[in-house]
Amino acid sequence: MASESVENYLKCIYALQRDAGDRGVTTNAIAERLDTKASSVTDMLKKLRERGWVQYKKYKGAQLTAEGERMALAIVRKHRLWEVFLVDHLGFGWDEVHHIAEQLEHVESEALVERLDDFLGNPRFDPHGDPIPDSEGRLDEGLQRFALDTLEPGQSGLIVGVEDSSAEFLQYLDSVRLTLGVKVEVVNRFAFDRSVMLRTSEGDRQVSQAVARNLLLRKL
Amino acid sequence: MASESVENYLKCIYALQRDAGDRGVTTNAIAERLDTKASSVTDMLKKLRERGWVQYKKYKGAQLTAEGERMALAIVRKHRLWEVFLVDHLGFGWDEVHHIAEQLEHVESEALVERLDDFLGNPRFDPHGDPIPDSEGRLDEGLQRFALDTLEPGQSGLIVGVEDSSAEFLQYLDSVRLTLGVKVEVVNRFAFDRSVMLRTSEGDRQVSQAVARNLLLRKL
DNA sequence: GAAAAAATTTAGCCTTTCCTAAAAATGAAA
DNA sequence: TTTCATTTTTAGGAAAGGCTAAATTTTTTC
Repeated sequence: MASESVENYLKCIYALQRDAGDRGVTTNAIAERLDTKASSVTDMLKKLRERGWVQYKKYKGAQLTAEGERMALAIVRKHRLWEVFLVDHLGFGWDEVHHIAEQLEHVESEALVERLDDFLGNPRFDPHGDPIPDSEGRLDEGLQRFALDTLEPGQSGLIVGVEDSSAEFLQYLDSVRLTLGVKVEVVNRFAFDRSVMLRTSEGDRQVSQAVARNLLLRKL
Repeated sequence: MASESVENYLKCIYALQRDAGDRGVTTNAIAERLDTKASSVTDMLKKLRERGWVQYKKYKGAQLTAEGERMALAIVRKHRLWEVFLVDHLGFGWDEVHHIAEQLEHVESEALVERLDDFLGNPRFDPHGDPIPDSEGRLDEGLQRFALDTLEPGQSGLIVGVEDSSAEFLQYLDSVRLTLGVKVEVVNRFAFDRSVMLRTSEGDRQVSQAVARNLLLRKL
């Protein structure tokens, strides 16, 4: 039905919509995330509007329609299911799977997705801790998640996800042993650079604010 | 590197090359198999020639170069491995997997293919009995295969593959229980329509010549 | 609130892949 | 071998998706 390119736009707008709040997602934000030019985005937004997948007014940004969001969620579902397959069954690292899943997510077959879901044991979260939409597109936001950045000294939490799933960041986390399922306690926060001293079962670690902002925790 | 369309052409030419013998694969044959127009094929053959993947002379048909064949085999490998995954692990029927594998075969990742191969236990044949090229593109043609059509009354063989893997044919085979691994003996061949009377462990069956031509056996 | 900066859109063009219609080459038949 | 049918190629064009450069709108800054 929708081309690969169209699917990428829908997924991109969906992802940007969280931060955009009520205002539309801007042309430039889309262009940057898809590594394309703003003028190409404008072209595509007109097409998506024609097909009823986004609301879009010149200079005012775009928002997914209900139908557009349904489609985006279907793609996100596929992406995350394939990531589970790649990590749990093929033994890839969580930092290696994004690129491959970006291709697999475009394979069109309802039956495939449902069978894959069952094969994987109907997982609720992908290897990065992101929730997997169900076949109706319902998203279990799961238990409240918050960035490590927001924790005060003395408080603790369980690592359940990442905001940024770039290979670089994930490899960094692997190397300092801050991976999904690890329990961390904030020992101290240094005011001058907002870096954080953590305690885990493996010892203490100091991480920058950038890291703390991108590491998602859940209450114990 | 190569677009999906290019990959489909290479795979198609590879498949047609068996029957074409030494003469090149004809424009029309390609057009028919890819369900496209002859003029589109001519366009593409010029591009494939430019890139060094086929030899092609006006009006004389096309043949894969060594490089072209290497690429075609890589795609065939992916296609057949995914078919094994779909049938063995997701529980699809052998008649349902072709269309999905046609999409999966275009996913680009060396690592994925090799890990999938290992995950599947390095299978040598796909669910239709076709041999799976190894990572170097080497094809184990396996033990000699021949069509049921060529068997004389009194002779027998093991079903190991099909010439035609259309869903209709595979479903027909399922319904009359003539599936991979079944042992058959030719009881009689009727001269007037070359239909064949078979004996299997489940009883006798009569099949048309069309079926006999598309059912591949191996000596017991 | 006017001017400058930034963001966005428009206009025009490119590539890929496909199409139709017309022209040319090939091969089969008389 | 000459003609006719078939196959193949050429010519010209369409749709999708992208780009650059120029124009326009919005936002920021003073």
